[in-house]
Amino acid sequence: MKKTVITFGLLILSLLVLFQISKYAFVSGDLKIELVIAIVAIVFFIIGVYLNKRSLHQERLPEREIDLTKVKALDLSDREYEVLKEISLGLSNKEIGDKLFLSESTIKTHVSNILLKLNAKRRTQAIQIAKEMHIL
Amino acid sequence: MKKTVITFGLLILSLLVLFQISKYAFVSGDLKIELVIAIVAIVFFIIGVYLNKRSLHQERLPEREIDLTKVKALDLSDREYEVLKEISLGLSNKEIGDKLFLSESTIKTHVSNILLKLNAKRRTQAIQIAKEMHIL
DNA sequence: ATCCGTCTCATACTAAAGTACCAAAATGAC
DNA sequence: GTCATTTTGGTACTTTAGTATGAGACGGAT
Repeated sequence: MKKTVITFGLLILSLLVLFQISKYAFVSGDLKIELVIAIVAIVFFIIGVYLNKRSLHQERLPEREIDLTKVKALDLSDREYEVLKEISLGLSNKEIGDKLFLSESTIKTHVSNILLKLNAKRRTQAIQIAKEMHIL
Repeated sequence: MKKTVITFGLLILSLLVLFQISKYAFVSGDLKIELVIAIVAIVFFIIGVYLNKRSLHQERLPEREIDLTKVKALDLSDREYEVLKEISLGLSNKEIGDKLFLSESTIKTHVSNILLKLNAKRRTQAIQIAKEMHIL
């Protein structure tokens, strides 16, 4: 909300400044009126694009872009997060072990810890929870 | 590509039109120069917002909605698809059975058929495959 | 040096998941 | 009505998944 007020304030301010410049240019005759209008047009075009991108970017953030901050907040270790990603790819414990050059026992330990930390009962639920938190 | 050319053509055209209007207004003295600049600013601001929204909208399209056509193509029956959705929510066979008022045996049968039709070895893999096909 | 956290692995166990095979009831098409 | 498909459910069995517990190795912090 504060940012919106600030940006719109700056927008109005720049508009007034352009008014003054144009008036001065008109009186002094240094600048041609076409040039002033062209500059105004370009500047406001860019402002429009920029503001729009900002607002749309905020809308899009919820979808996509993994939030690694939350991984730390959940106390998930590097290995655990790595295993979590493999789980979401649909691999079995055995397959994950082979892929990461670890024993199945190790993967089971990691999986158990993941389920505890994500508060999930099953690996499928862990996937769902992780995706909801934008960790995957 | 064609649309881009057309929109930029119209953009340049409107710029020229505004030049003419401003020049005419300047000569005739009907319009104040501030007003002309303000109109130019507003118009190009709107154009900027509009063009940006259009281009960003196209980027977002690829993440589309569920494709029910492919559900049929995979030979998934209504019940099977329903069970598949519950699996992706992380529910166990027992829980799915309770939710849909069916026995666990029935769910197991459905799950086995789903795995066959999706060519998956595990339910986690089925989730991954289904999401890749935009079925979930 | 000691403590802490992570990573590793093992054994033993329980609980789900998944397969195979069968079969009855319901549904809709012909 | 007959036929094919779907839906439902069961038994018996194998395979994964997940829990509990313990323990050695290793690196970083105090």
